[in-house]
Amino acid sequence: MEYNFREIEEKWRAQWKADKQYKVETPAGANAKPKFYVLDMFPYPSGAGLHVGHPLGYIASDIYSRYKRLKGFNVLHPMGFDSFGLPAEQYAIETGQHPAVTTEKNIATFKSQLDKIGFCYDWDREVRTSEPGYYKWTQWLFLQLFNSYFCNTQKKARPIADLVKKYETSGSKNFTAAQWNAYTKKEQEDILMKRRLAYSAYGEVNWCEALGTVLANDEVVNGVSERGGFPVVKKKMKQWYLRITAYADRLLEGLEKVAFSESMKEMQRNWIGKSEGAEVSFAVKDAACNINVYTTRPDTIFGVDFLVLAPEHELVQKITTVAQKGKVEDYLTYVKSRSDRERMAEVKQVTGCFTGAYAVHPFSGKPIPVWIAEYVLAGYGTGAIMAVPCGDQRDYLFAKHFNIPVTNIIGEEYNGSEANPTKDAVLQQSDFLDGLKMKDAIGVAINKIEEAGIGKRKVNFRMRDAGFSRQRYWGEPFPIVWEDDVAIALDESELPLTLPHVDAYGPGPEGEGPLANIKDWVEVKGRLKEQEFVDLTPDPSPKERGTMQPDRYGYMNSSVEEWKNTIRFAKENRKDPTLEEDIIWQRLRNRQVEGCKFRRQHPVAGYIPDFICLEKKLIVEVDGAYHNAAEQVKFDIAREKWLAEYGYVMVRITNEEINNNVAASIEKIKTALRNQPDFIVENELSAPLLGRGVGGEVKRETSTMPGYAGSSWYFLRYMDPHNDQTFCDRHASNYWNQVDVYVGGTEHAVGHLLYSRMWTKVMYDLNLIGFDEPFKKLVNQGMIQGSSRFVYRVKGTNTFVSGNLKGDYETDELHVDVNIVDGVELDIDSFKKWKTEFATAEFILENGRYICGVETEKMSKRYYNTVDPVVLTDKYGADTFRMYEMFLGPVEQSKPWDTKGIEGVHRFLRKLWRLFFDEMKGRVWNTDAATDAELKVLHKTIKKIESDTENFSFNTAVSAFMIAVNELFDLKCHKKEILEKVLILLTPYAPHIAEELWQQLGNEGSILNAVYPVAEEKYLVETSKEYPISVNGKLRTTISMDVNALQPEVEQIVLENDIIQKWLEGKSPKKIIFVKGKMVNVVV
RNA sequence: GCCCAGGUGGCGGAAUUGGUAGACGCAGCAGACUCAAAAUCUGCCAUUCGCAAGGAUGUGCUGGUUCGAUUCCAGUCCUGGGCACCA
Repeated sequence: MEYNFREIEEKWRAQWKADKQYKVETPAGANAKPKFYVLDMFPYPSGAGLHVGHPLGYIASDIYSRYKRLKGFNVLHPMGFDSFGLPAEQYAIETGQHPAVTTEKNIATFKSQLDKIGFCYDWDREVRTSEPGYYKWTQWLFLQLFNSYFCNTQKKARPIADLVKKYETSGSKNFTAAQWNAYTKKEQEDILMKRRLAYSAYGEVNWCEALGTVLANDEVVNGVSERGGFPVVKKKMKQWYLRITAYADRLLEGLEKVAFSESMKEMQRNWIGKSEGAEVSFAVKDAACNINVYTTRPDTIFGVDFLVLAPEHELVQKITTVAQKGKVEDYLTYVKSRSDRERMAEVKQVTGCFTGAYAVHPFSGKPIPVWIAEYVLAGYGTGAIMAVPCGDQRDYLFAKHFNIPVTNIIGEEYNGSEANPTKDAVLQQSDFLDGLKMKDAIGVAINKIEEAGIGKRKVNFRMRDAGFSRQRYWGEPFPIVWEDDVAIALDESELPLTLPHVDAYGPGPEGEGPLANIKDWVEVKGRLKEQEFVDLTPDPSPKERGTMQPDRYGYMNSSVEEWKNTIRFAKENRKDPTLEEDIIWQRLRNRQVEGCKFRRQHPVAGYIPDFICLEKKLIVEVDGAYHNAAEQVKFDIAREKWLAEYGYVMVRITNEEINNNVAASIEKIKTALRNQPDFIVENELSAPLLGRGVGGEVKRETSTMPGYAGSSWYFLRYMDPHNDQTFCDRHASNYWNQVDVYVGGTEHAVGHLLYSRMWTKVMYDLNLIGFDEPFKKLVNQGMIQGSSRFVYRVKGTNTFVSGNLKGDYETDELHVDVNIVDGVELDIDSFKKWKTEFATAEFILENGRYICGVETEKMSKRYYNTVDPVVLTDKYGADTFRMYEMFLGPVEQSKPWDTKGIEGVHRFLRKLWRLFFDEMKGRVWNTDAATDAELKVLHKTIKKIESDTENFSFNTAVSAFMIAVNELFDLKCHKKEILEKVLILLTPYAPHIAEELWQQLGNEGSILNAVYPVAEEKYLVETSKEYPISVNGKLRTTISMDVNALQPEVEQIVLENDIIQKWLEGKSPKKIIFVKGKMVNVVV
């Protein structure tokens, strides 16, 4: 019986699927199994599909998940897609294909590739950020951020309504309650906007006039656009931001309680960049203004030789002298053309411009020139610095470049040719700080500054608020409308605000996103004018309304209050359907009829119909007996007429009809649907926006959210992926709680990880979830690099010379597809077929073979060095592939891919198979009792595999499996008692072969649910130890001694040894170092 | 420029807290089985001197600490990842 991996793997994958082995349930009761949540970083489904680099982390997390399952945990290990993003949109711009279409296709490819590797995902829990059912909740969470502020006393997020209440009753530092109440709506909103956690403000973007669009940093190369090479300038534009800076301190503190690598924490700390220092005010000579600078080194205040403002600083225009005006303008134009990336890359080039103005030193009164320079950024600190050239290298270079005299305040510590940033020097020429060590002077200086009233102690953060809008199409639309420049949130009931269809993906007229081009969408439709209000106040439903005021529950609404009531009714109705309504709903939901989407109790045009299909403008009403009452008939007629004005058709079905014949009722709906034309743009038809805001023009926000919107909270959605009542049920989030192990690359160290940590903290503050750190432990995964192969074409010919002979010719180096190279040997036939130009190629061989050149590069299609995992799973099977990926090296390290080595792992699995079955003899396994030697091998292996798996040291675990199989082979051990335990250990790594052999051994039930074996120390006891013996630290021999031997005994044995005698050359040892169980070193 | 990580045979890598450097696998070489191939098995395989026994050198480089350093410290070079020139 052979190891037929193709048959085995296919069989078990089908079986596991049929048995729903990967189905994950959230237990309802309290006596549930302990949970374990393993998550991979959200993949973006790129068009190129998976290459062997991608699954590295997925395999690692899959092994860990399966291991935890064997250890008795209820494991959640989901997968889904971060499916909004720029590449799909770029592709749409190039090809005209809708991103939704290409994304769908890409995901299908990804999933089919993933499935061949045998992951234990519960695909029923898959989420995709670009689906309305998902982004409804991204929008909803955005609204929570929008409707919250950071309370500085409680250090947490609170509803903005609380702040409003406070302003209304007791005002604030800047205004009284009376003043607040007298402000216009717009004035109030402007004040609130400065506190909201999601807020809108002006920010600078990379603007490319020629393309009429905003560009990302990496689309700008050398100050021009990557596409087309057009000039790019800075432009102010209204943007959305998340107030992540409010959480800076808590993000820092939170690092203490998570298991991230120290380097990862360090990166986050550096990014947040908390610094303590002082803000100092410098008066400007001949101008009625002050320049505030932020400094971490107030001790150097007497070494200030000039001030530097960021070119964008608001005082620049005010203080520039007439004489310098021209130069400053020129410099500002230059700075505007510089991208952030460029400013970063070219540090050696010093640029700047004198403003002509002088500031006054607050202590010495000395005049200090004020410059502007691009090395000072507007967004950090106060956007102005005091330059101390003798202590700061950048300031020093600036001073030298512009010939500004340098004041030395640290005496001999400054050598005149470079700055010395020490804190240990003793200060000189520093007035009241003279003679103090700089470190100690910091506090003294701050106190003096505060005393003199010229500044104050200040904590600063390097981190800035996170830009949250993109002038793009393929992202979540903001649930925001603008009314006279005031941002108004949509109501929860209006979510999701779906992304409308567009025909072109070009930018809007002012560089806004493509959505700005859809006039019908931007200009919100259906807004009712006052004269259209109709006064009909019938009872909305036959049900009791309890505490509601009878005069307020009209179907027709005109005020915010009444609108909210409508929404409330709708929700209530939805929760509590009549029997007949429910029968119909079960037949209509999920597009069962004519593929049309129905909603129930969904407000439209001021009413709450029982069921509505927006795309067909069809309403279905289920009528109870009360509809026969004269009053009600009058109302029904009026309502029908009103809705008809909006193009709605109504189908009425009585309870009786439904109870007699459901099918006939559905048929009635079907017929009505067929008679209606399609109305495609759903948003236009959804509930009208009624009388909110300030009463002006209403326009939708046209930018969309960035990639990290959907990925900041996705780990919660997996816990409860289909819930349409809330983003994640509290019971589910309480049970699954934090992600226990999060696997992903370091490239997300500061972006995604900080954002999702912030969102989690906000959700925690608002009591939406019960924990404030999303990821308990982080495992970083390295990248797999490509190993490129080259062929050498003799210049001007179609002849290729083998790698080692290329020195004799003048050649061109060409990338060749690694898939047609075996190791380094080119498959010449495949090469000829690869490209038509090579069909007639000639070859100069060495020893009859063509040897390719090798280089390690990024794995990318353009280098022809990508390897499709499916090619390998087809050839060797998923089990081999999984183990080989792990065998390559530590997960967290980057390493080049080399397909060649996979043979070794495949051989190992075949060898394992031969412990059970022989090609000739058939079954060789038996039920004999195991020997001590065999038990030792087994228990040594259990111990090693368990600890390696716990530590994510999968490469050494694979080695340990190989060693175990080799040793069992040497022992000729074919015993079930031993082998079945090894199979359980192997299950996380190679589940298919483990399951097959498990069944062959006659075991009941799937091995996926087996119990992990326990290593017993009694089998591992050693009696003797081969000690290495060194003389003067150099190994000279080894001697086998009893493990319990003590120093005197050991010394005697060692000194009697011939080899050691020889090396002692008759001298007596000075000292003998003996470490029990380790080594012996004789010092002469 | 700043932050983080990593440099060990021909290759991927191993080495518990400082204690036998090179486990395991690939590639290579030699051999067994075979008409042959595949598959499988056995042996060798850091460099260097030596017939051998054995010796010397060796974990990017230069130093240091230590009886002993791939491991700890200082400096330096190179490679990869990230970035918002962060005062």
